[in-house]
Amino acid sequence: MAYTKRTEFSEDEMQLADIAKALSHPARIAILKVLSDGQCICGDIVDRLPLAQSTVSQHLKELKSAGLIKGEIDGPRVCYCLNEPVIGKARKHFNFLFTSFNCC
Amino acid sequence: MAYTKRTEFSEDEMQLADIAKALSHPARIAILKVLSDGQCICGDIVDRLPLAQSTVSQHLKELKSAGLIKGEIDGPRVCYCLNEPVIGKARKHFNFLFTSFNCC
DNA sequence: ATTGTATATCGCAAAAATACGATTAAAGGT
DNA sequence: ACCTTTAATCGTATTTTTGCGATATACAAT
Repeated sequence: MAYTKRTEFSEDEMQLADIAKALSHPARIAILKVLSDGQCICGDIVDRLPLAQSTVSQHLKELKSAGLIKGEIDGPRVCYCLNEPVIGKARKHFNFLFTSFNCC
Repeated sequence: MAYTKRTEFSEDEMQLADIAKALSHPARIAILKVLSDGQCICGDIVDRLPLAQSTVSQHLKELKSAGLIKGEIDGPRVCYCLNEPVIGKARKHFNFLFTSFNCC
């Protein structure tokens, strides 16, 4: 049986939900904040979060697959940074949604 | 063992994550959109979504506990509407987060 | 009082998310 | 060649979310 009916909704609704999902864990918000101070390597992020390296790596993967961040290999390290165009698009998307709401 | 380390993050990060979580399912986005056309009763929302009544009720509960909507009992029905102040606060919160991001 | 309508809650099953330790892979330095 | 460092992936445990049918509740109408 289908246990995710996500696909039964509009493209737009799913896109917004996907961005929201990427932001739905405080660790991922925290990661974005760290990166907003400037690009840095994975290890620095791990040091700043109260989570194990493997867990942080997983959160980074989710942010990356949502397109909110980019990772660039730099020798043995990986340098992460915000993906501005997508961030900007997300901002507009949310803003549009919220401002389209009129109350009762 | 602790399987939710949410509490180890800042108040601000958790608040934002909670709003995002409320928006992280297309059904809940769809519900908000329905309500943005004006207040309506639970049954109307159920009719507009591809989900069972009990499932919609659960999504409504989550939106309500996030403060994004209000439900008012009206005889045998419940009339739902957007909770404008909280929506506005959410909008500002997200906008602030996104605009605070500077890219690498 | 009985019936019907509307919605919430309960109980359950399946799926997805969270978290971590251990392992692997990839690169640099010695 | 060997070791160290860095980060991703794997395997696994636990928790949370999603979804539905069935039931309960609350109110209205007859």
